[in-house]
Amino acid sequence: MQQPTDIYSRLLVAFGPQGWWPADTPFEVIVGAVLTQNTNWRNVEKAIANLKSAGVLTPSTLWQLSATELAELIRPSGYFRIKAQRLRNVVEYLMQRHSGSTDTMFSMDSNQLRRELLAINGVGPETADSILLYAGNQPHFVVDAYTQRVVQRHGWVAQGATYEATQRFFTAKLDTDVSCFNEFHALIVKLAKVHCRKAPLCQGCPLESVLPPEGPRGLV
DNA sequence: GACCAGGCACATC
DNA sequence: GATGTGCATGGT
Repeated sequence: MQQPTDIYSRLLVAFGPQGWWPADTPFEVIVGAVLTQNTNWRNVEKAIANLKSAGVLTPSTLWQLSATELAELIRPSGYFRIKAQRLRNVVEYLMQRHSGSTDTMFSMDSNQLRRELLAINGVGPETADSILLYAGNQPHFVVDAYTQRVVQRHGWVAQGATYEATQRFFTAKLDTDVSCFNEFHALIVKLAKVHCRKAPLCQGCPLESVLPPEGPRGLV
């Protein structure tokens, strides 16, 4: 039976490093992590470009905006009213708990930070772990819907396994390596994009042995 | 025009 | 505890 380390190697050879997360600052990663919730990354890029143009892509400048002003800037990313409030919740935490410094925030114990992030309205496990891994370089494996499908179809975790159960599986099977965690999640997203249900697996595809058995929602 | 995209909170049962 | 629903834009 294939192991996560085998799959990781195959994906890395097939696709190469994905270079996540595309951002200039840790704060930009944090903003992107909220904006990308259930949203295509292309639309997130437009919203982030708006924030950059407006000169508000820092904790202190973003904090000056009203929810309405912020919502208008992030409109292209969808769910703009609720995301504006979620972003404000995160920035409020950053300003009040860490004086607006991401360096200060990431200097604390990452497990404690994760608990505090999860207590923010608008930050669930995937967003929290994305912030920890991609903004803070902390070894927290990010589990998304694709990852759940892959690991459940391989039988690595039970059907209906929780986020934390799947995360524990990867954490137990892989070396604690930020770059591996970083690339693995990004490669699974890449795999999902390449082998979507509109582009079924080609014959002799080098990734054939990577993919789990096809299920009702497609290959990945 | 349907379906999907790098989720989460909340209501209801 | 499990399931359903609202949130909303832009690309395919």
